[in-house]
Amino acid sequence: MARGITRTQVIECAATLVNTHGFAALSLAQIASQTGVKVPSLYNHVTGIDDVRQALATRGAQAILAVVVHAAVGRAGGEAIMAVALAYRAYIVHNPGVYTATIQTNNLDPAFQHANAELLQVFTQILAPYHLSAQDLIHALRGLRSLVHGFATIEISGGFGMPVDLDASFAQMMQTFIEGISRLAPTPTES
Amino acid sequence: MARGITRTQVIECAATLVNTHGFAALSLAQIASQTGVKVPSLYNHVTGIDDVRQALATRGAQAILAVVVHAAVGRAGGEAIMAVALAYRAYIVHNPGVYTATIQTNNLDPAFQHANAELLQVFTQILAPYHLSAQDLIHALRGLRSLVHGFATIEISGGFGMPVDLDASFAQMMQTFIEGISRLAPTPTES
DNA sequence: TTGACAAAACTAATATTATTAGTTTATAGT
DNA sequence: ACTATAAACTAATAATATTAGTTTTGTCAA
Repeated sequence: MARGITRTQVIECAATLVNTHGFAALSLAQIASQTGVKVPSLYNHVTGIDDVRQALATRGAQAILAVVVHAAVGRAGGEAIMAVALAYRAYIVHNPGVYTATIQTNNLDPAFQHANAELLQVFTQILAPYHLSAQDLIHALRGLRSLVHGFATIEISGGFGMPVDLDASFAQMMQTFIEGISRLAPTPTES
Repeated sequence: MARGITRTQVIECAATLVNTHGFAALSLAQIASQTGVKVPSLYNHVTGIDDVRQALATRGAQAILAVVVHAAVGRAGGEAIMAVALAYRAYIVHNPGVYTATIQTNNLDPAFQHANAELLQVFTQILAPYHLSAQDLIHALRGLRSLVHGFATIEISGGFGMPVDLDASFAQMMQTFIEGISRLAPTPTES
């Protein structure tokens, strides 16, 4: 086997590029330049630029799942929700390009679908102690995702004027959400 | 003056294209084909594809301002917040491509900046009756934007599994937010 | 050690897109 | 009817993704 770059290197290079220069600016020319190879050589490792984008999405979904699971272990109730939201947001802010890749549609990669399904599982488990009705559980899951996704995407797009107090804004928003579902819960479990 | 297409036609055509085929798929070739003109002729009306994208963004920001203002007139308190959020979300869902254009950064068009500043003004006025502290007002403004933006962008990306009950989920999420800021308010004004 | 196989690099070529330059056409106003 | 001009056109260039075909190079077996 001839020596050369690997698929993992290509995707890792792409991840660095999208996080620094933006998802839209990604090109095979950039990747080739960074990996010290000519553009067509990349086709030995990926099937095209869409393959790179999908790989980034899968990588992002798996990474988010990992940080969210890590934040969730050993915590429960509102503390768990807050910890998970903070971890989720932190990942997005530190990996804006990769996260952007994860929210592009048309990704049929089973690994991507699986990571997202697992993430939903984790959220569901965290909300379990609130014993919400089936309807309210769906509402709460959607609200939680909307909150974190919305805040973080506006944040990484520079949509909030001053970056001051972003942490406080996020914390207060999440606290309001947590109190909201606590009020919905017939039995807001205390361990 | 020679007969031909107008800048407004070009932008309107682009708006239709991005709303039907997605923002990323926009190209001058598509616009030229739809307007019955050759690609270079478009440069008589726009300075390039980035100009088209910025014009779409400005158009979107102005349209959102219009529907939000329309939803806000004659309403106050929680009712106003809910009406504005519903109108905002409805615009995004019905104009996904144009809305995507509005959330791309690097738009220095004064008209775009102005529309966004006015939108912030409207939100601020709607929250005025709650007499929030300066800090809490900023938090609430950010939370409100995050909520609507987050929910709607996940919605248009197909991120919510089933489209069933989306209206109910959105309404409940907004209701939780409204109750949250009401609790923050020292004097939740009743007219 | 050597030689064959295979993987991965390369060059060359094509199609698509955005853009610029230069030319022609056609209309509006005199 | 003439002219000035806006807006169309053709032609050409640069950048991108992609494919085809060729060469290089490391690995492994004889």
